[in-house]
Amino acid sequence: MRSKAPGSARSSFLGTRSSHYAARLLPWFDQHGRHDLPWQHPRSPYRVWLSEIMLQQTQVRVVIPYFERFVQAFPTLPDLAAASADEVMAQWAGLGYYARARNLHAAARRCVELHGGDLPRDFEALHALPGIGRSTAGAILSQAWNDRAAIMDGNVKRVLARVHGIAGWPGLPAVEKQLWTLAEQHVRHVPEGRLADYTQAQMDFGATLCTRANPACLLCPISDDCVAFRDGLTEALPTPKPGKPLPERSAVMLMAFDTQGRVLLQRRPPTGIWSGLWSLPQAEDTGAARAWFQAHLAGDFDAADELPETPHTFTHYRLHMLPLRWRRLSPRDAVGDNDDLRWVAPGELTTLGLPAPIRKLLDA
DNA sequence: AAATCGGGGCC
DNA sequence: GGCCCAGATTT
Repeated sequence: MRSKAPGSARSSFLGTRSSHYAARLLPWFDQHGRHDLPWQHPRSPYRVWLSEIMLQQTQVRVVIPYFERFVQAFPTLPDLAAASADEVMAQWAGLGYYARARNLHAAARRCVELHGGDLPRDFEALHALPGIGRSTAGAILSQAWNDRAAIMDGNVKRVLARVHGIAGWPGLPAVEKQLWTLAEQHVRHVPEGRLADYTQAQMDFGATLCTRANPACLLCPISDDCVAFRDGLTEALPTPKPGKPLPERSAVMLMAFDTQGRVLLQRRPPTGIWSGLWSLPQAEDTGAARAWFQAHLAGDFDAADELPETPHTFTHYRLHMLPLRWRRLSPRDAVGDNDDLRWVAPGELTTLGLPAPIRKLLDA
């Protein structure tokens, strides 16, 4: 709980949180942010736009040399519009995501056509240009003109999810909507004239301090207002994408004991799961289990005890083991111990290195 | 091998 | 507006 200066105005929880977000981020940015990026000097709508497009899905370090060469080749938006598609692609070659370059070029031509050769200073008009979505439009407005507009890139999503303790995968529309609402609230509290810095501050903060792995919470200017930090959820937020459900497989495990209480084990094939280890004989289904039983054992398959189904999760699938148990069996005459099949006494099990889930089945 | 990421496209 | 994809990098 922060102390409040005597006589200071009471503010709502949200108001407190919102004003503090920008009010703490900006001093941090002044001291630790990036102030020497090529598109900041000189700062122009065209250069800001170009940098934002290049920075989509591409790191600053990679973008810088491409940006320098690109603005040298096409110093102004009309220069870009006048260039051929081949000339543009030649400058873009190596940056990847070439649809960005095609959209950039098309947007430049549309700006010449519709906006007198300039980027429009209007959210809807910007948003209507190819390659400019809601976030990029906000980034351009705030950085080029210090207009009050929010952004929402991967950094901002992560920071807001942590600061506000927003659970749920940010790819979910409902979660993203929530994050946008928070971003729009925060941006209202940014001092006039500092919107460009605020936008850059969020990106720098997410990229250098509030990183996905190992965030530097001890250096963080807002950790004492951060829900994730308070609750120890920094590593858990933002909620990762839900993994696809594991494929489900099942197998019948044959637990055959002989008259001396030894169990019949089979060596696993040299490839696949548990390769080379000793394990219970295993069949895909009851039919295959019956066939295997009749080929290798003397006795009544249908006299088996059905033990409880036991699940085991591997990295890439879940196996439901259906154990069938027989006692006092003997092998068919032709089947004795060999390299791949042997009767094993209980005391011997520890030395064999059984897979842990098989060990559990036998212990149960 | 799987997650990530802004925008576009589709309904 | 919700949902999914393309394309390339990162972990």
